[in-house]
Amino acid sequence: MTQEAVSRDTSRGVSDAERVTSRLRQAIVAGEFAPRQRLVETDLIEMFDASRGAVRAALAALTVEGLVEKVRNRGARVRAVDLDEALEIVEVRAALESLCAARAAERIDEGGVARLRAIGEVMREAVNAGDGEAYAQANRDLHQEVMDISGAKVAPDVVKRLRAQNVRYRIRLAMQPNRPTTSLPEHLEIVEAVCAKDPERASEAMRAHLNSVYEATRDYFAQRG
Amino acid sequence: MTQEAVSRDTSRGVSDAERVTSRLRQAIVAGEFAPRQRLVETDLIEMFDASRGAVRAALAALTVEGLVEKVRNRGARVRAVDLDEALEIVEVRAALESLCAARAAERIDEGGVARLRAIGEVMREAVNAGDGEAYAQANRDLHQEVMDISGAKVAPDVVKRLRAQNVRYRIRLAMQPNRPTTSLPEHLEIVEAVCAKDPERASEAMRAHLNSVYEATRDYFAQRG
DNA sequence: GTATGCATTATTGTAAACAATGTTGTTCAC
DNA sequence: GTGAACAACATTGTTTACAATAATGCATAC
Repeated sequence: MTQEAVSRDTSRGVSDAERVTSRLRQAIVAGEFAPRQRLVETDLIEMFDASRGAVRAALAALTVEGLVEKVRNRGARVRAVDLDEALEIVEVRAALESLCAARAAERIDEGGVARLRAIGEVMREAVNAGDGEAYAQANRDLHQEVMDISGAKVAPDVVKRLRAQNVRYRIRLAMQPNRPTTSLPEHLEIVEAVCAKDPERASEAMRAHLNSVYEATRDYFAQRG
Repeated sequence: MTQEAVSRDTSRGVSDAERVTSRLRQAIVAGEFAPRQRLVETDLIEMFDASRGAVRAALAALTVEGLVEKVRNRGARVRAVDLDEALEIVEVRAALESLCAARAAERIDEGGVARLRAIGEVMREAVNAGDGEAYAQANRDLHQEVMDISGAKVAPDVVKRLRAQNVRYRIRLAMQPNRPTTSLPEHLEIVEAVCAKDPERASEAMRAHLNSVYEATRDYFAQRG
């Protein structure tokens, strides 16, 4: 095991537990495990070639993060987020990301302006080309870049954790063919407002965008679940 | 161990790991462990009469919660929150609790009005009697009750975790002798705004109160650390 | 007197065995 | 044929022992 470990990706200075936590988190967020799917320790041991201790530590960590739920003596499973909670998450994101957008508008420098405008350009092109995957990636980049520029730590951390929790709703929403018709102008307004160094406008643009996400999520999933 | 466990407080249906997590969290928040104090597993095993596995699970959970930090092969210690982060936490609380206050104003019923007004009364009396401890408790009760009435889950969870992280700043701030002169009217306005079922006013009252907490925290700790 | 290398110790990381619990399937009585 | 008791199995919870790592103190060379 020790020799084998040396040959593994990130075994340098990273414990097995952290490695398993990271990979399991990624697998859940990527949708490789369905909601409510059981996470049997033995299976995970084989899957990640790790010890039981590492697997248990990972499950404990992801339970605190809200990605996994455990029932005593019955094991762990992928936590299913229902529509009500998904909508609450969007509300919280609206409150926190609008705050970060305002801070970003106050602090942005030339490099930040260039990066944001570049993301905006990628979005335009992705929509023109009908490339949903590229648009989704640029969407992630935009939200992340705004939070990076804000210089904050606490709010982005919270947002990151919450985004992981309802990744499923976001993905399925983003797959809607004409969703960009609504969201592209909102995204571009966020870019312009932050680059204009107008905190009030930036905050409002971000809030408006996430309100739109809220409504689209609610309307789309109301029946279908 | 098994026989002994039966005689323990909450051993019914609660794993050792959960018990240790809960008690260690409480001890840290209560200030029984100083910031940056080392948390040696052996010591915690004796202190809580638990297995090493339980102690390790507890440390892992509290690390994710942000109360503990771990360094590989060097152990765990109580995480120290610096002033910048404490102020960020107050900002995030302002964003989330004002949201909850608005929701509470929309949803409150007669029972909620009675409970909020009762807390307001306790606050008035505590200030009159100069009872700082009673006032601090009522403060906690008020913020909690507003979040309970809001019916939300996500935002209150986040706030709870963040409040635990900078308990030290809150406590020392609350000990300021004439702090209630500023905060009591703010608290009473929150009560009245929520009871008046005015979401906009409630949101603004909560935001104003936490802005005041922000400024008081910044000014008081700016030099002293 | 200081610095460097080595041995010792303290502490955490990992693995494996054991115990307790819940689940499932089967048998037997009615 | 149905329901209850029971037994076999699967899975997690707990404990113990062992390995790896970093900190500490000491001896020795310069």
